[in-house]
Amino acid sequence: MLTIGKLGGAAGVKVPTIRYYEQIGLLPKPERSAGNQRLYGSKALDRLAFIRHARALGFPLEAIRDLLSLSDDPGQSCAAADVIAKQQLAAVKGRIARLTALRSELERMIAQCAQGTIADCRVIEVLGDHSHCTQDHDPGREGPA
Amino acid sequence: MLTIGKLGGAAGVKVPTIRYYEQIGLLPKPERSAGNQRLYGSKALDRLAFIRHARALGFPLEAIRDLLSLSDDPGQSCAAADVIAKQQLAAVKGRIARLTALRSELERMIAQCAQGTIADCRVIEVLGDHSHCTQDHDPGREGPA
DNA sequence: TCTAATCTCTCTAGTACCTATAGCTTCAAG
DNA sequence: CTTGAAGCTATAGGTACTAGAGAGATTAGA
Repeated sequence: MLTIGKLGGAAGVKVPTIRYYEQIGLLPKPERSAGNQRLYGSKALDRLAFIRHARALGFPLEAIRDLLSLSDDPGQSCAAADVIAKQQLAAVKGRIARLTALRSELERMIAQCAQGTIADCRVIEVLGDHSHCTQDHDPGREGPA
Repeated sequence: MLTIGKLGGAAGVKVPTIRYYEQIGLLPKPERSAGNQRLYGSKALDRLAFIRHARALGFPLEAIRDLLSLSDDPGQSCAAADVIAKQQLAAVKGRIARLTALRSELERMIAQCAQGTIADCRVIEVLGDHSHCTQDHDPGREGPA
């Protein structure tokens, strides 16, 4: 049996994150020791590793919740899992496309900077006037850096 | 003078977002009409357009705050703005690299799916076992889809 | 002029996915 | 037996908004 710290170490997930996953119902409530500490078996480790890997591939927690319930049901068709994975792939492709457009716009902007004063700074000017841009690098939220 | 709705329409920013920007001090508090409604001039429109454009290029609000205070000070050196833009470019490049790795991993995973049952589903299996992966598509938070 | 539709106001809470803090208890090693 | 690490709960914070409630303001048309 693993304590939460060992489990986290084995799966590469931080301890508060494990407690968070339990809180939102992604991990089942584990046994407790006499002193009220969580104790995990190897099934919990598998499940957590699955979650971590899916997160590393960018799947949102809700998609992971669905994938987990599919994997709990081995007789079911694979199609649903396939759909989720394809949605994720599409999301990733979309983000790459947007970021690539941003990258070229930023590169253009920076290349034009003559290192003078703000008054004739291209960076500031380009930001202030969208018509300087070649592309419609517009919509869609970008995640944090 | 523009009402908040007109301003939002002109700049392409939603009304609650404008109020939010005011709340966090990114936009100055505007005049009010007799009926307590916000009234904006063209300077506010410029500033809001600047913010929107910088957001579209993925700059975080804190970076935009810095860029705005630079642009309020036209005699200053352009170097600081250049640094901020280069940081943003580096962040964008990093995200593209990570997403590109994710994309190939997802493509590989999906290509292997034989559309059988969950029991032999490659998607589920690959997620459950990182050793199936070629790359270390690991770290770094990804933003929402 | 009245009314109905639209806009605006403030305030609070919720989204995604954790991370950090505070103040406490339990456990393992020396 | 003591000390320090690891565990516990609960709450708040971060990013950049978005949604909703309930009330007041403004405008267009009849």
